[in-house]
Amino acid sequence: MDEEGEDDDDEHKWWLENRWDDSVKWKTLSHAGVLFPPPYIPLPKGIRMKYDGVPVSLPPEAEEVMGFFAALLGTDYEADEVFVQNFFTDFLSILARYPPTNPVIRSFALCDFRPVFDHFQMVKDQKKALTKEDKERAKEEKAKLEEKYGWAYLDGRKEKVGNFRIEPPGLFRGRGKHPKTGMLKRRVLPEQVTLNIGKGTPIPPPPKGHKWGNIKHDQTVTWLATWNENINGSTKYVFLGATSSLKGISDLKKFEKARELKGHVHRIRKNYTRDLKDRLMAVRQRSTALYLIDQLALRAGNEKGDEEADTVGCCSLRCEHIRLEPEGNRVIFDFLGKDSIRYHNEVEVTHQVWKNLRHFLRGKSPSDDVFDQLRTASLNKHLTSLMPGLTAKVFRTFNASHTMEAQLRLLTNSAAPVSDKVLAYNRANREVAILCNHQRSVTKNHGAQMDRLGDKLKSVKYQRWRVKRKLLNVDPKLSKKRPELKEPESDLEPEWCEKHEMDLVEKEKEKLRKKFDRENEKALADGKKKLSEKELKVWFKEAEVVGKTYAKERKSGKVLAGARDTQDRLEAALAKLDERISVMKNDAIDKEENKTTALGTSKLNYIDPRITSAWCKREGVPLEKMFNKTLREKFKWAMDTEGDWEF
DNA sequence: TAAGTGGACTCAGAAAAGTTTCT
DNA sequence: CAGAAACTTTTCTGAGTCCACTT
Repeated sequence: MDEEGEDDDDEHKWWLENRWDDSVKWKTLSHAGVLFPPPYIPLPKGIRMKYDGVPVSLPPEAEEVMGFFAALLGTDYEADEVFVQNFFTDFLSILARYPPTNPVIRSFALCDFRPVFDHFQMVKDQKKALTKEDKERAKEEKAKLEEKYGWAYLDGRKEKVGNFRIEPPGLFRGRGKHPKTGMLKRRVLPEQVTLNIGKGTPIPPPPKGHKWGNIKHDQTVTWLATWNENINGSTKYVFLGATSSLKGISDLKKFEKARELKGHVHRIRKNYTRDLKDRLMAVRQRSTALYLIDQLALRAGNEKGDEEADTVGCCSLRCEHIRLEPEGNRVIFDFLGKDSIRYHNEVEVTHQVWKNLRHFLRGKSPSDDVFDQLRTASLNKHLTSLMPGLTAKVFRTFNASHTMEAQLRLLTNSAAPVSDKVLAYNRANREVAILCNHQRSVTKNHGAQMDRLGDKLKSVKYQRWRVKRKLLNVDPKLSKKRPELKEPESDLEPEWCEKHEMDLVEKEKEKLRKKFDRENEKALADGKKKLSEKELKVWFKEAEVVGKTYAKERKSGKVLAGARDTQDRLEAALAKLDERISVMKNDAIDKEENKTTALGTSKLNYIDPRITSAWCKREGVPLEKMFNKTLREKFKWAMDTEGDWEF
């Protein structure tokens, strides 16, 4: 808590120092090490899985693994054959080492994890029902750990650590069709963990009875701890958080590199356009791939192994992933990219590119590589020769940021209200997200949510219509001066209005009923006489009369202004409703257009934050509307950007 | 020598947690 | 004002890119 904002004065403004050589990442480094997940706590005695209808007592080691699966009942994992198969194989091998006392488990089909699942569900509910104090205590407990492990000192400055928790054991959740999905990810022991820490700084003590695997003092890397994961043999790291200077510096460098490309891209395009017709097949493939990376913001596409999900990027595209349409030089891409997200896009390319692609496909089978003579390594080597430090991914950053800036210019109306500008920004952001193919799954009640938004909008329109009519009632001369006041609201069908009026009455009645109960309670407490049901009926009647009046006024088009409805007040109310409707409309449009598009990824990783910062300054939009607290922290280095700054 | 490989880092969507709004 | 629902932020960790090193 007291960390925030305490050191505004001595804050390290690294972006004001021009330190471009960062081969040495730090001089001194201290931290508290890593936090291990709590040890496994066996289930209560009576909670057991069943095998062939018989409860099975498992040793804790096996029970833990069983529990990993039991927790997933009802999810898509349960229906994933590979996931189930991989889990069960690993479960069996654990069982071989830690066998149950009674039956031998052989068949997955005979396993019943339901009792364990139900138990977990119960525990979850209990947790939810915890008292305020208990929840508060748990929160404090968490904060204490974060206080201890959440900070590192880099060159004497306090910096936030990102992921200080060692990943707990569990079932590997590979994305898409990962051949290893469901396999057991084993518990990591301190003996497997290497710490990286400054020489001469106290080494954080390992958990009791354990030793660290290794201690390093490598100043050329940024990680604080590392270990190997058993599924793919890949290396895991503990890094500093996104707000740290190290991450900030490399972020700034990334965007500066992309800006540098701006000055070269014209020449590079000319260069690869020429190469499209090169005699050498390798050169033609390279230039064609580069065209796609430049125009479509495709990823480089490294080769992948058989032990991974089958996904591709540009260089690894196979013939089955593209279809050529002679009409208008069209190409249809359909493949699974990073995270097995589908890239499905129909685009028009230049005739030369189209011809090249046709040539590359000729005589090949669907599973052959389109660019059989191209690797990401050789592509990047070529790019670096065109501009120092240029690689395929720089094009994605460049394209995204450039698109954002161009779209903002196109969509922003400086005279429009802030809410319109926010919508324009989100639309520009969305163009970038679509370009980068950043997707998300549709939330399960999206449809219902849209319906509700539409309904709310209508009810405000209904209010506005009444206010307009009241205005006309107050000053009939307005009918000529402002004919728009007479116009009906769009989408307000009589059927909807009728129902709405009934709803209004119902809601009013509910309110009255509550008021009635409340007053009676009070009367009881004060020893006064209770209100009779008859009284309530009278109230209800009044509500009904109001409802009927509304209906009548709607049908006649004549709405009587009340005693408090002065012209000034009505005008003010109208203006307020106009604003509210405009905001609601924009929200609804935004929501629908965002259904399957994830804006966050591009905002976080691809769009130069200075574009946003400058735009907000120029347009008088509060930056908080576009960047939440985390983003503002992460992009501290971009916050002082002037309004005339250009990417 | 270029192809393979491990290492270190960025980028990715889902899920959990937290906050705000609605009823 | 409580409890639920909606919405936002944070966490989590898997999946890429790219480089240096080795053979």
